[in-house]
Amino acid sequence: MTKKMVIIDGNSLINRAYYALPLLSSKSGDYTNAVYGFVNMLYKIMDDYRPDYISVAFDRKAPTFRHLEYDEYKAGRKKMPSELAQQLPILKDVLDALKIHRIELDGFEADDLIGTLVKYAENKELEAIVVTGDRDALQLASSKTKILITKKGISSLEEYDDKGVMERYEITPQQFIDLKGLMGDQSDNIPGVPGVGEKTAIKLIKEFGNIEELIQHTDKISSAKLREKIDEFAQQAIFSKRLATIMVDVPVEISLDELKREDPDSEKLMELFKRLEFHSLMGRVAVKNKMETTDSNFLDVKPTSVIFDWKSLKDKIKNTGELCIRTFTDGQDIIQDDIIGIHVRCGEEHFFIKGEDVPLALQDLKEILEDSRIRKYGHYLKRDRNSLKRYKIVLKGMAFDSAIALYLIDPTRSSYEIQDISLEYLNRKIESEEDVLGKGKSKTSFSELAEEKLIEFGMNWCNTVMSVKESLMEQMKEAELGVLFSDVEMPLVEVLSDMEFNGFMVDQSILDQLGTELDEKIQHITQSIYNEAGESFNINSPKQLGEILFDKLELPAVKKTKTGYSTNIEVLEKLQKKHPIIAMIIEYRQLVKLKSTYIDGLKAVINKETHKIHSSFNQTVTATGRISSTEPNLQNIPIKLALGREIRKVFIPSDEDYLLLDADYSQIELRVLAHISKDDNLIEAFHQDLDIHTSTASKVFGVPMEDVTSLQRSRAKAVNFGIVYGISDYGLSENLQITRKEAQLYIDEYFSRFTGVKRYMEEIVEEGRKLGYVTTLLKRRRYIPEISASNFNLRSFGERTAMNTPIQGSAADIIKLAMIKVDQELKRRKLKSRLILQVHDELIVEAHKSEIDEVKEIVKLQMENALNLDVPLKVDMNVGESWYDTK
DNA sequence: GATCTCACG
DNA sequence: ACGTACGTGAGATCC
Repeated sequence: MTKKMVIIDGNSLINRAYYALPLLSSKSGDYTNAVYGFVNMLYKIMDDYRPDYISVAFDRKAPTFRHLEYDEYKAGRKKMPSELAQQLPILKDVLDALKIHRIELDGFEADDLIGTLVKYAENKELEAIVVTGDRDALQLASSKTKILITKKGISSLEEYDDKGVMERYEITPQQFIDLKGLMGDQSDNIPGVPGVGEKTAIKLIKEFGNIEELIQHTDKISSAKLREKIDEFAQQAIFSKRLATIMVDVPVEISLDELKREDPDSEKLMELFKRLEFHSLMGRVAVKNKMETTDSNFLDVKPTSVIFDWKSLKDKIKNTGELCIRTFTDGQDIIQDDIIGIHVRCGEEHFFIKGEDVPLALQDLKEILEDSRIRKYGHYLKRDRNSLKRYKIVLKGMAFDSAIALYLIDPTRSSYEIQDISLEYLNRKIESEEDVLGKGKSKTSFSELAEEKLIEFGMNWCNTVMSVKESLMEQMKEAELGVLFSDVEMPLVEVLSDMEFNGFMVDQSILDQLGTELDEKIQHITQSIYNEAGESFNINSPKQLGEILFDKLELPAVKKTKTGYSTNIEVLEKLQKKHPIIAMIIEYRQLVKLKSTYIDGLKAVINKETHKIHSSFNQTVTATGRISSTEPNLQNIPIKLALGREIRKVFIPSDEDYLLLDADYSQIELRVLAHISKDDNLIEAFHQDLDIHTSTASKVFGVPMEDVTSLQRSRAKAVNFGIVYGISDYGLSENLQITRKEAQLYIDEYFSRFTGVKRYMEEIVEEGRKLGYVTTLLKRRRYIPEISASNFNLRSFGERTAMNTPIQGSAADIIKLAMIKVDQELKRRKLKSRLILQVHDELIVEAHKSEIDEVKEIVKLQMENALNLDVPLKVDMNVGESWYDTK
């Protein structure tokens, strides 16, 4: 059989890949989309054509003979974007690891090297296959040489041999050069003959054979106009043809041996793919290594082989000691939803418990599900744990949650959904919940789904979890995230699940009463605003409000947004003295916010069965490691203003046997800063338990503690905030409404007194830049690609992120540890008291009246000793009949 | 769905 | 010169 040689136009293909794929980048900030597209394409070509020899040709920067002969060659062509240029050396590294031959030479384009290789192959009686996105290469087509042209980005290839070219263009490959000589090429700036396009050129070539013949016999051209053109531009056509001619005799040594296809350097390739985060390609390397591939999970199990008998499941689990689970419910309510199906994968087998079997089966499986020694795997296990609670099952032994694993690997991803993991890690497309259930108005529930569909979904779900498990564990191990995962985040799933299920009791009547009061006030003030404005309008619309204030009332516009006038609180405060309407609008805004977000918003989410509010605590949302709260957000209930604070009266204990205990860390972020910066002054201040803002003011303003004025203290407080946020003179000046110069003076003074903090800020930015990420005390990691950006704003943002994330994130680590310890201790002592809420530096416990003293002791002890720092952690606690009273 | 505004730590 | 304080979620408007 004829041996095959594949020759790839490297520049052309990487260019195609770059524009075909969205601009992907690795966590460390390298752009990777073009390399990814190229490698996928390369694999496809190797699979489809199985070449014996292969080479990839590249252009060099040095001018070629075409440039030397023609100054304007490729003139006007846009420079390669740097996001693509950066990927060329990476691609070359990958090709080297793949042990694929590369060829490039000063003075010649990739095309010429390709032409030369084609000629070489033909002489050796090989079949040549050229892969490129550039139709120029069609001139190389022959009976022995195929040209593959990329179509529609990189998704498919068009194949041409000499006959193919004839069929498509009605001219021979050789004549393709004449075609370009006549019609020119805009992208290469080859002139051709002006006014002659593809149609005319092909007609002429068919009639005369080539440009030389055409020029000799222009008298035979029927159109006078065309004849004149050809006569006039004859030399230019000849010249253009020369430029368009691909060389086939570049003086280059070719050794067939070097082009021979070899096995890749798997180790190097694996390392590269890992760094580039080409998870789906990593499987391919493993295959070559004859390692077992996790992908086989998808191959040997069919939906028909699912087992419905849960009794056999029980035996199976007892043997394996582990299972992967996905429960399906008929709605969104964690308290009331029925489970309508449970999918379990155990070993290689899939089990499905049908809706009607669920109650009985769960009775039977209870001991297994509640056995902490049996390891449970899944994706968003908190949801599964919650849905099982209605059946009095307390899921224990949750050991691996792929969503959380992925979150620790990269907490800034936009999605942790199973279908995205499947595609990324396994290169396998599976249906998402939205695909299966639809969205918006026509969304159905799992209970409406055909059973086989549900089973397929469950199989994909569990298979994906099991297939990515080892790889994610390995990734976490490499990033030193294993302990954080197993000792903090996984145990926290249980705590959060219980908090959600416990819920926060609300007093509906207070809510109603507050709502009525607010409504009255809103009505009243709305009228007053209309009177001042002289007309009624929608005060909620920044657009309409802007028109009233700045056009009609002609108040000075302070700030603009993208779309018009800004009317935010800072703007309004600056205008307050100028018009009585401003104060009304400020008050109106407060009232409406309270009514819509807090009164109406909270009412809408009170559970019908428990009369409580069951917020969702999300563990995979924030970039810093904090948890977030949704539906409703219980982490932003008003407190700062007296009126808003009233809302807290709504939040009460479950019944009269309980009280609320609120415990909050005092200055946890500044204490964390003291610890990680090792700043002597800061550490000393906390050891002495000083008022930290007064202490800072004393240092910054150079006055004794007792002489610090309240203005000085509040400015120092702003400086402390600024420090935590990653200070800038601009930010501080905006916040304090002072000049940037003054702000800079404060900062300089601060850093001259807190040299340890200064050193920390410099070092963490440096470290972030060097490593591409920063870490917290528990080694939680956040990548900051922006820190190396050339754009000032982006880079500055990256630097502030580097300064802030270790502080905010370590504080998050600490309170997570405290939550686990408090929860465990309450349960260990079989107390009735339960954790019900976390607000970043604050824990709220619903404490049984008989247990108050014990609970206070537990909470204080566990919170203050969650992690041992160079400064003490201090917790303040308050007990009350409502959240409002815990002050 | 983007934008603006504002509630919290 | 550049022009943002860090981290969230929700409601309302408007296109």
